Amino acid sequence: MADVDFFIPAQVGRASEDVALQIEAAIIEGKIEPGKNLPSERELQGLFQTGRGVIREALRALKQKGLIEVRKGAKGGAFVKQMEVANASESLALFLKQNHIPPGQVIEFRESLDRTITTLAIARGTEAEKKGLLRKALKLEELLRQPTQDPACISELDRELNIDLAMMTGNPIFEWIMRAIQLGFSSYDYTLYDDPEYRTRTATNWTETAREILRGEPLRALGFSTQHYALLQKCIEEKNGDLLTGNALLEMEENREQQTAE
Amino acid sequence: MADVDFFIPAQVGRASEDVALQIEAAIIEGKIEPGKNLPSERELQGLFQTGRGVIREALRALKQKGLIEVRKGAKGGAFVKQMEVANASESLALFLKQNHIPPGQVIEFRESLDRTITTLAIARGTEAEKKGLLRKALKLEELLRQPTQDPACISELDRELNIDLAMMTGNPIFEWIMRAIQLGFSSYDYTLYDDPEYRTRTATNWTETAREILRGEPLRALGFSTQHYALLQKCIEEKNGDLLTGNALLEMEENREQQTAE
DNA sequence: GAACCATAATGGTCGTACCTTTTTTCAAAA
DNA sequence: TTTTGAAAAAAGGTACGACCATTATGGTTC
Repeated sequence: MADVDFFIPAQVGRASEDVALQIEAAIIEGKIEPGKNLPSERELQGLFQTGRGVIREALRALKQKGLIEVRKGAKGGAFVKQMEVANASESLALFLKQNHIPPGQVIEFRESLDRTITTLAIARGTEAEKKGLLRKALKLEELLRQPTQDPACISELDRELNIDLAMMTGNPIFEWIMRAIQLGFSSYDYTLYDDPEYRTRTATNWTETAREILRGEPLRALGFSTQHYALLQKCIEEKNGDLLTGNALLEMEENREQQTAE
Repeated sequence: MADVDFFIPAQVGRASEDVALQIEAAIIEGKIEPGKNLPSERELQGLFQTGRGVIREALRALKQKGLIEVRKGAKGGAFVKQMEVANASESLALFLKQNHIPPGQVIEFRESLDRTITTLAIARGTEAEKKGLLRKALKLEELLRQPTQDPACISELDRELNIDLAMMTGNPIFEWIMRAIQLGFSSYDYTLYDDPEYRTRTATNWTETAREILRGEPLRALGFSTQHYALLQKCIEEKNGDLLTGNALLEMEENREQQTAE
């Protein structure tokens, strides 16, 4: 167990938040390393001079945040977890769901992100990485030619391609964001891969993109990427036809004019 | 209070998670509308056939997720909240914080993000929003001319400008990520604002950018934005001079050649 | 009508007892 | 000596009951 001596008694009225903040700060600042565990609930109770319920509530909040993992039994306790991007994704997904964010906006974001990533990947990716990307793209096409098509496997490969590309930027932030968006978006796009046309065109687009990346042609690569997203956008619109019909577009335009006139 | 009759007693062993899941499901499915409140803790205790501590732990987790808000006193209780983007950002920010990233990479990401956001903001922001942006930028310059400069206040205004710009894209995902980045890496910025040159040039860059946005000149706006980030990059490099000296650059280049040769 | 106080509703805290799960220990059996 | 298995210990999970703090409401008094 980690030796701790930097916790101070909590104020009443919001004790559990106080406790949670102190522990969180300790974790963020690295005073407790990932893998180590906090003192037991009963010990923390003593350290914070408070009831055990307060401690438990605080730990629950931290667990929810993904900062700790709680195991029971002897040698159990609260273990500091190396945070995974999945937590952030879950939170994003929840937000997207509750606020009814249309898929089109998610796609828009993905496209913009992808353009930057592609450019950087061309500039910084090693020859080996670029070849690997092309190989994986070809494998995707290969998979699609087979009679038994497993949609889960295909979409997984698509995801991997995106991640690989993001990693080639050499900047982990792109990878994380890509992961977060994919996880958050996954609730939407399962159905997409049911469409055979979408599947095949996605694959060919990937190989074309990978080829241009290998050749070091940013503009051509971006062109294929753009095509891909345009297709994605179109498929989504067809699925829920309520979006962006001609009339809706005109209405939006009128609203804009009104706003501008103010 | 919302009438509920769809909660079933919780299983032991992980009762609080069970409870949290049931309540979360009820909220997501819209069985309880935003603004309404859940039954009181003591009533839920009865509905779920469990102890009050279990209920409280479950509510803590939901509160942490941003799904509910808890008010005390008479007519208090757990109120269903419309989830805000800020909440989702916090989660990503936490992740970014735990994985410390060199400032240069953060800046690179921010710059790429900013370019997209600026382009979209010009296309979609209303006239009023654009004027508001310019006003706020001018206010920032104004603040800097005063003798008593409050760094906290200034960096806060800078943050607001970034958020405002992100909101003008009309796509909440940009706002999500902008907030997350700012929360996650705010620690870097604080020290930057100590440098008077950086402060003033940041402000003038903002007004120039805002002006070009208002005039609808994407390329010119992006130009100022680029300048800003170049300055930022330079300041950071000066602070920790270990980055990108001439020799380091040459070394990197040699490494690249080695890798490519493999 | 305004200020004030009593009351009730509700979340927040504390303490204790007991249950369940997991690890460790240690002694009996093979 | 090794294996096995029961008991003990450590830790989280649950239940209950009491009390505190905060807030809204309604009645009382001036």
